[in-house]
Amino acid sequence: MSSSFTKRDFKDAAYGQMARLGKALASPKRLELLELLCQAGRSVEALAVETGMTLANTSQHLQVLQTARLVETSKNGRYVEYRLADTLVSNFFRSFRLLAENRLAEIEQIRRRFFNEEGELDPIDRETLLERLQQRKAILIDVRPANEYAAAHIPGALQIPLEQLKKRLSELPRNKEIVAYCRGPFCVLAKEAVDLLRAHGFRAARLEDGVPDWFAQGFPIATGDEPVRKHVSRAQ
Amino acid sequence: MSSSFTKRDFKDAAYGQMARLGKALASPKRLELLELLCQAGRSVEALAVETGMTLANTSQHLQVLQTARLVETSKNGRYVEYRLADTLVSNFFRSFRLLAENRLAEIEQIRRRFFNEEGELDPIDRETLLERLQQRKAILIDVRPANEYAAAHIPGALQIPLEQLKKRLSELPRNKEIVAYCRGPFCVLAKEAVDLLRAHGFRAARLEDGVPDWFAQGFPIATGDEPVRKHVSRAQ
DNA sequence: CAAACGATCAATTGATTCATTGAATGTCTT
DNA sequence: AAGACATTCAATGAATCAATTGATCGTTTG
Repeated sequence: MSSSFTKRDFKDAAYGQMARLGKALASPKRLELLELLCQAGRSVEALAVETGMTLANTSQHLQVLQTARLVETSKNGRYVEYRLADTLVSNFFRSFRLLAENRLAEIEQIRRRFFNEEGELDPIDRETLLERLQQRKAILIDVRPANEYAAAHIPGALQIPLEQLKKRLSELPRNKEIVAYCRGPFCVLAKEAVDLLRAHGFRAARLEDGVPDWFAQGFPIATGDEPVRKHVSRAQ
Repeated sequence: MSSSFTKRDFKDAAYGQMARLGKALASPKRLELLELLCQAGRSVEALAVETGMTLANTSQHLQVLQTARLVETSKNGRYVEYRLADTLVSNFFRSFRLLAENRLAEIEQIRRRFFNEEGELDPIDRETLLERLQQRKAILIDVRPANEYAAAHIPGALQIPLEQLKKRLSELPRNKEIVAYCRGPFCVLAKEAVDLLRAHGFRAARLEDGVPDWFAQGFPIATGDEPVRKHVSRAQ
């Protein structure tokens, strides 16, 4: 009765372990880090820049995620690359986000506030996109940084990181709708791309899916640096 | 530039909302409460007794879950019944548990420590169970409290709450294997049932699935108070 | 109406977590 | 070997969280 492993001990221990994961998910910044790592692994500094945190703070948050076994590291020279510990984590993170979107109406409000502020229309849905792509009425561009495209992208998507978009507008057809996607519904790259494209007279729309969403819906994904040439935009 | 809703504001707000859910999942006791509510709604007092917490503490944890919109309440007389806000929450909780089991090896150790301590063998798996049930070599009993059985149970399962098991041993056949299930892998009711049955000379095994697991695998579930009579055990 | 009871609230304690700072570690370059 | 650089560590104070206690609210029942 004294030192035995009781029912209560067992439950406390089991749920205590589960709570380790919960604690890792209890900070906005850690969630932002996780979402970035769902796109591609990267260095602490890159993550710090993306999230607007100091290096030390980023490092500590990453260590919390690592302690919860959600991410793992490898050392490349003097860089430490953090990446997801398992693709299971990416799937889980997606269902976590979906639960949040479903249960917390505030998220929809926040999104509306940001995306509709400047006249951004509703995003295009998967089915409409596929249809228009097949009819060659639209082309799809991936506006994330190059390394994320290399890690995984939607097959057939043209790679134009947002930072290059302005210079490469001539590569895009004016007689088609340009659909931009980025990391997912909380990422602003596609919105900025659409704003830029519209400002230059293109018809443009945003796809809310990120690569993990696309993949989770059963669609294929591609990897590697698909070399981008002029004719690729025609091949779309 | 001063009072506008920037990219950073948007991300902080969006991930901040997601973190509300994470925070709700960051406490062992709240996870235990959630798991109980995945079985059936119930009063604050019932939850306090099950989790071994004081009433006030239980109430506060439940309010945290409610603030995160994971559970909701209704008032019945002087009782307040808490229940899951959506079946989505149950599905999510299951994938959360699966992620924890998959990523945290400590959980498997804890489980082994508790279940193997007294010579408990490995649990029986779904497929084997279905096979034996069909061959009439086994019967399945649900050893959870009656209200949880009423809320949802595996079709064909005989309802024998653990507390009644000892008195109702005569209802069980000695020429078949008795398979007991309860709330899931972190629940100890089935283990205790199996221990009791074996102590009385029955062949008994534990099914690790709970009703939510069973349902998530695509199997049907039944509800209501299936009246249990002697002949039901033959009909199994 | 008064007593009993379920649940919540308010206030307190101690423990944990957060972001920041500056120092320390380890690795690459020259 | 020296310097530059990416990352981590350690220490600090502010903020948040967890559990307890006793009071309070609302409903039911005698």
